[in-house]
Amino acid sequence: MKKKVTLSDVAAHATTSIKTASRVVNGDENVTPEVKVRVEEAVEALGYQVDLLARSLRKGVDDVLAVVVPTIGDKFFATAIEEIEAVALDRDTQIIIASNHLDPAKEKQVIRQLEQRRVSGMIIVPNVADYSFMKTSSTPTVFLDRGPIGMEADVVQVDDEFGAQLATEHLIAAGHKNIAFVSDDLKIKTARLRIDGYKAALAKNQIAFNDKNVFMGAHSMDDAARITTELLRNTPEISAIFSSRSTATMGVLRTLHERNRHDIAVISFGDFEMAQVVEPKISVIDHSPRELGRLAAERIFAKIDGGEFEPETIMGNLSIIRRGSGELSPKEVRNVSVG
Amino acid sequence: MKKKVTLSDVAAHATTSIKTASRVVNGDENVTPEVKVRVEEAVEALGYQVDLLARSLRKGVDDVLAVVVPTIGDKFFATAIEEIEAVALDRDTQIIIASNHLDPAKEKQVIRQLEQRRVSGMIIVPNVADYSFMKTSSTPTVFLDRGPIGMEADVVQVDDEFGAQLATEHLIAAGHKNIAFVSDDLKIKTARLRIDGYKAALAKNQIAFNDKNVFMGAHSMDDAARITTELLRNTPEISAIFSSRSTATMGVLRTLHERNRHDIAVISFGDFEMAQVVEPKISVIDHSPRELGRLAAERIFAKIDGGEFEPETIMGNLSIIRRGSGELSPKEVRNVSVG
DNA sequence: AAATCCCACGACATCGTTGTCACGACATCG
DNA sequence: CGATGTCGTGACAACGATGTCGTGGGATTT
Repeated sequence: MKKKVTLSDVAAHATTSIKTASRVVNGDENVTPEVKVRVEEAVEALGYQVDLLARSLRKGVDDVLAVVVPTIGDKFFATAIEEIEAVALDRDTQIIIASNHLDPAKEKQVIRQLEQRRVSGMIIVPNVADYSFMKTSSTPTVFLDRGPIGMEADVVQVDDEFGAQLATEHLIAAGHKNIAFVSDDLKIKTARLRIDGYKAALAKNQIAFNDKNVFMGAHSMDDAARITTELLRNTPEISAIFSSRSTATMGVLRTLHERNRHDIAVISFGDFEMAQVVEPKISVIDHSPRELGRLAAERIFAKIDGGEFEPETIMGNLSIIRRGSGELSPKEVRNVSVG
Repeated sequence: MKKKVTLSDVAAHATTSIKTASRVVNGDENVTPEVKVRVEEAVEALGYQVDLLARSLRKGVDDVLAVVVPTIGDKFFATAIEEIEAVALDRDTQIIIASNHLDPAKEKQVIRQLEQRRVSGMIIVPNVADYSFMKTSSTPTVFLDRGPIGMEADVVQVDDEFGAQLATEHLIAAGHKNIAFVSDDLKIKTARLRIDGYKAALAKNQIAFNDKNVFMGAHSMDDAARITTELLRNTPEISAIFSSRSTATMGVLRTLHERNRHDIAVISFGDFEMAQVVEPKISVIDHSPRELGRLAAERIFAKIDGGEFEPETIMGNLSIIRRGSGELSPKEVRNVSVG
């Protein structure tokens, strides 16, 4: 275990002062070339590396961006993070990623800890927690995918309600009337907005909303698969499923596939990698995690660089990708599968 | 922008010394209950939060675990990270995730920066870089999924060569002789070991290795899809594909599906979520990212806690999940698809 | 009752860096 | 030629926390 090399060592080796060594290391121009060379040689000889902790303490902030997500195993968040990291890379800023473990208490604790670390900014995908405790926070923050409960803030998201309406209408247009809504948890804002869109589409088409067609709890692919099994058993009149999250969609498809229920139309809020490979191909509401990640990253860096903004909601693009699902009427679908 | 509340403020508010305030905050028992209460009230009243930067500077290490991966978009790594984080959570340790962006220069820089941050440990999925520069590092490190080039170190991985041999023999047993090998980059150790296993299986079955059956460059799903297109065009005699990474497998399947080439058998090194949903179902060599992540996390924390170990290679479990792919002989498969 | 010990507490130094300021040397200006 | 400005440099304090060590008073020991 070698001892730590400090600026003081470098200064001694270069027979100059700590401060001057610091100047050289930080590229200060006001240093005699000769001295500069001596310091650089010393740095090289001793293998000096700046201590980022000390620097950050002195500076008052740590040059690091924190990203808090429910789980990085979800491809959507993982991709958003990739994009955030790409933006951060251009500024040589590292990223701390923390997950809130779907636990409001943990979530609060995690965010507190990041503040204590004096991260220069945070991008947060809020879970169910009440965020009013962050009102007094002095750390620049941008929320991603959905807004926080309990405070005004910058949010980068898509128009969930509109997207959900689009999806539902796509199924209705194909003649479906008994459409299941599958999602994770109505405590999560995104889920609430999407069910609102679903209801709006039904209402617009004079279809009565039926509580029995709503299936919550699809947090993971496995959850969704289980829920779909129940759905098939308990609500046989359903002819189409609107899955409001891509992770859930994969579970839905697994069950439908296992049971050979290719007569059920599916549309997904959120694209996923294998969407083009499964049969029947399914249509999706596409919202790019890359775009959202980029927008959030740009916003947060603008704030870090001192921009003062009013809290604002930034909407990402959203479109429907028609791949065929639900474009047959329920009857036709049934015929196809029976024939 | 509120001013930062420090221990000094707390001490003043509680009319005691900074040091005593520190004791209370850190749960030191040797404090009069009365004083303790006063300090706790002050903490509450002022909303004091420890400054982790200052603490870490003083302590000499930052209580944070760093994880370096090629990309978190890859489900395999994302899942491993999830598990690492779960272990870290039990110790209230946060994790920093950095990706090396598939760039050896960046990778070195990223690792340097993490050292400068005095992270308490690192778990690294090495890319192609030469790691000899880390020999002198004093940060505890464990490598994941594959070992580094240029130094001895702790590695948590699976027996890639054996797994690849298993996969290839599975296809051979079904009668395939012209088996393509699809992977990312032979500079990456995992890829080398897997092609070795592939060759070993061929040799064992007196099948000549053919360079033309090796297809590299499948870094992403899109890459793999493109490569598969070329493969179908240029090497029509191939009847089966061994995809050595699950990300690549998804691309392979996309192309096969688009072209309706259900006559080609596929086996994948690495399971993936939709494996049970695609038709025909494909068999996989399963190695659990969770298991590897857990083993690596446990190892790194043992080292952080002061354990001195000889560099060791820890092998995770590996098994073949037969889902049907390649279990028909090439001729039978052809019949099925034609009929 | 004297000697010893323990304990609560605080002053101070320290971690490694950078901001502030002052100082001396030399250049520039009127 | 004296006054002012610029520049390289270094001493020192500060960021906010904790480790070390000393102090004084009460409890314990003999």
